[in-house]
Amino acid sequence: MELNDKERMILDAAAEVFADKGFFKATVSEIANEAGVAKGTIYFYFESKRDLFKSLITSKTEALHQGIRKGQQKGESFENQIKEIISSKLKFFAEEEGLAKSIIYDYAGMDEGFKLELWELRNKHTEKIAEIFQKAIDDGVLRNISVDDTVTVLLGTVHAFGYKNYLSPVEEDVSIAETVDIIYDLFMQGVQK
Amino acid sequence: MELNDKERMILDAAAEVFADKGFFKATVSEIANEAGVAKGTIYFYFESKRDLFKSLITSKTEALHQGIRKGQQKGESFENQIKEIISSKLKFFAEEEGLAKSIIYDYAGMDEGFKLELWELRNKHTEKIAEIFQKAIDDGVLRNISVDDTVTVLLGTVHAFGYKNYLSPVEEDVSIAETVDIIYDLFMQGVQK
Amino acid sequence: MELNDKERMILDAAAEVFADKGFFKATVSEIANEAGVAKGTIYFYFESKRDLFKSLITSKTEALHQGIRKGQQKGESFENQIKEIISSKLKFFAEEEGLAKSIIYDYAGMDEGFKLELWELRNKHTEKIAEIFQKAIDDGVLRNISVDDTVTVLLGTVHAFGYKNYLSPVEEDVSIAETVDIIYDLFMQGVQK
Amino acid sequence: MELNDKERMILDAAAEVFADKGFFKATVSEIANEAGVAKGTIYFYFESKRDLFKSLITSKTEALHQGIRKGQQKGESFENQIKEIISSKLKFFAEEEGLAKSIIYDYAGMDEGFKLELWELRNKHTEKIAEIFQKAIDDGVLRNISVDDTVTVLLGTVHAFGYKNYLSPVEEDVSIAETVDIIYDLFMQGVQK
DNA sequence: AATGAATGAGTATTCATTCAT
DNA sequence: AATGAATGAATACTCATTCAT
Repeated sequence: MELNDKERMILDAAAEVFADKGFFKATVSEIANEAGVAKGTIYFYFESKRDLFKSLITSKTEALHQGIRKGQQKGESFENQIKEIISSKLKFFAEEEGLAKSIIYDYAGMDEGFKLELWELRNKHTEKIAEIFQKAIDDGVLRNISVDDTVTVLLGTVHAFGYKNYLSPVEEDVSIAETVDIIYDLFMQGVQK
Repeated sequence: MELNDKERMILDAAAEVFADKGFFKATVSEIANEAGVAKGTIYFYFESKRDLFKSLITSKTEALHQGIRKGQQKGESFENQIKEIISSKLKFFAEEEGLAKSIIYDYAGMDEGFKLELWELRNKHTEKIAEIFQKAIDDGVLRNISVDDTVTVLLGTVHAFGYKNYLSPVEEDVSIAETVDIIYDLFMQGVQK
Repeated sequence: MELNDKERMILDAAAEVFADKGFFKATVSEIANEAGVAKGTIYFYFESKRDLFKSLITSKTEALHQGIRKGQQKGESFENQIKEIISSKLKFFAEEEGLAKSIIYDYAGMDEGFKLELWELRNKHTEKIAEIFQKAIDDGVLRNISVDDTVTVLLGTVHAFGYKNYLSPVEEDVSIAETVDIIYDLFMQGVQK
Repeated sequence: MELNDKERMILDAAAEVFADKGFFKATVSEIANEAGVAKGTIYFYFESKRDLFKSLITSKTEALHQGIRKGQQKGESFENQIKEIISSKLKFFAEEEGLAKSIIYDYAGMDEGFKLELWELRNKHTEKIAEIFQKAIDDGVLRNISVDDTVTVLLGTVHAFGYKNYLSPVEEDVSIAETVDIIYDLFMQGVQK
């Protein structure tokens, strides 16, 4: 997955345009313009508009997941690891707002094969998170719940906060650190007295 | 919001086609075909493809929210009320799979005005849920957490399970009742020992 | 050519809409709206949109020509007769500006048969004018020129002034009486010293 | 206003089709066919059907006006200059019959901005003609009439003859040279004995 | 006589993709 | 490697006209 300069320029331009317009309303012409190359050049490096979008999503998603995995390998405390995960994902929402939208919303237009690829990409890091949980259960930090469901709860919650704070049509502007603490608390303690 | 027969037929057809193809890949011709009317008839009842989509989403979302509100007015126990909410939303995911996708994914292509409408529609029922939580806090059933954040956690969690079980590219086929219990437990207790 | 009330209402509405939009951009719906009748009603009285336009033009053109013929039968002086003709036509331009435009410009869209009808209508009154000229030649008032060409010059000149003063994209607002005198003078004397 | 080959081909095809059908009944497809290019190619060179029409009219009108201006710069006699002007315009009617119709009739459908452009184009050469008249007045060749009105009379007369001889639904086939003499005589002498 | 819901042929325009240079 | 002119399939939308009521 080595990218040369031209590819990088095109991908950066694509990120901007897709983020702004979404997959279907973005045009290859505009991406080419933005990248400062001719339309044909895009087709030299990418098979199609869809392929370009895929490459973009894959690269961004990988970056996101990489960020998430960071905390996991450092032998940090459970709390720090989970907070790092929450934080990475919220940051992604906050920093790449438009692109996050584009990934979320235009996903529908993609073919099954690509969806599966993304699903597997997602699985790879949910499994990592699951491992963290499993270890916490074994260590007696967490009660004996399904690690799989636990991952779902955590990511769902983070997603909901990310959406609410950074993607909703109404601005909310809440600090990430604050949100991390709120999520962590609710996630750990539940809501019951 | 009285709908006559023709409008109902068109809206049903639209639900099917939008669910299958998403907003951008659905064509007005196909919807007309599916509805058994001429293309022009669609434009007699709806201003545009977008207007048709909006009407569809609005009607479906209202139905969903109505379902959610049901449990709230019956003076049921807190547990039953929450479980009813979780259940309604999961049912919507399960039963209207394609449409749920379409609503989620094509949302991006909509104009700000429409997004705001939907957002307000959403707020109306999150407020209802918030009231349930507030009462539970007052009754000493829940600890003293932000009701707003609590709604976010609950809906995020339900969404994540709904997505994972009913919208993901990999079939999971988990029963709704079971999922409701899992969500309720994790939501209430958290994951900590 | 007896017109009942409904036909009159429709024709009046058509005059307004065609004047405003021109034949091609006017819609039958708008005419029906303007007339306060249902679309179908128009088709009860007129065969088609084109037929409606034809009827309108015919009626307006007849009115115009009638006005022109007036002066001719009164045994008035040559000067008064000619000035009456010039005046009638200028008045039509001034008073029915939009309609005059519509008649002039949308003429192209009409079929040959209708054009011939209009041409003959036009001929009927050019012949009347020609008779006036012929008499003036016989009386020694005009020099011995082709009456046919003379009609062409007169109508062309009037048309040019009418267009310039009342239909051009730039407002000119010159009084009709004044214009009549200018035209009559130039027409009679020519420009040579 | 440099036109490359493709643009020239498209414009020629457009001239033919617009002349034949008029603006509203002409289709872009037919123009593309006639030009031997794909529909998309037209949109590569022209923004829209309307833009194509504008470009066509502008180019043809400029050609017409150029012809008219010819005689003016040669230091010819007054008579020759005027006859050249009459002749150019009649030739345009005779040679570009359909296009002249299209310009005249579809003018109504154009937007105000474009009408003004054409009006100014027209003014540019009426001013030239006015100068010729002014000089003739100063030289004592013409009597002291309004040069502006004189231009109107001349162009109106030429237009009426052009229309009658070359655009009317009835063929007249009169030679241009002959018509020029008739117009010049009537224009100069008037009709009065 | 009058209505207005229903029709569907007709058309401008867009844009991903190709390919000769 | 890079260009950008050329392509043409694809599609939303309009509106004159019909006809059952």
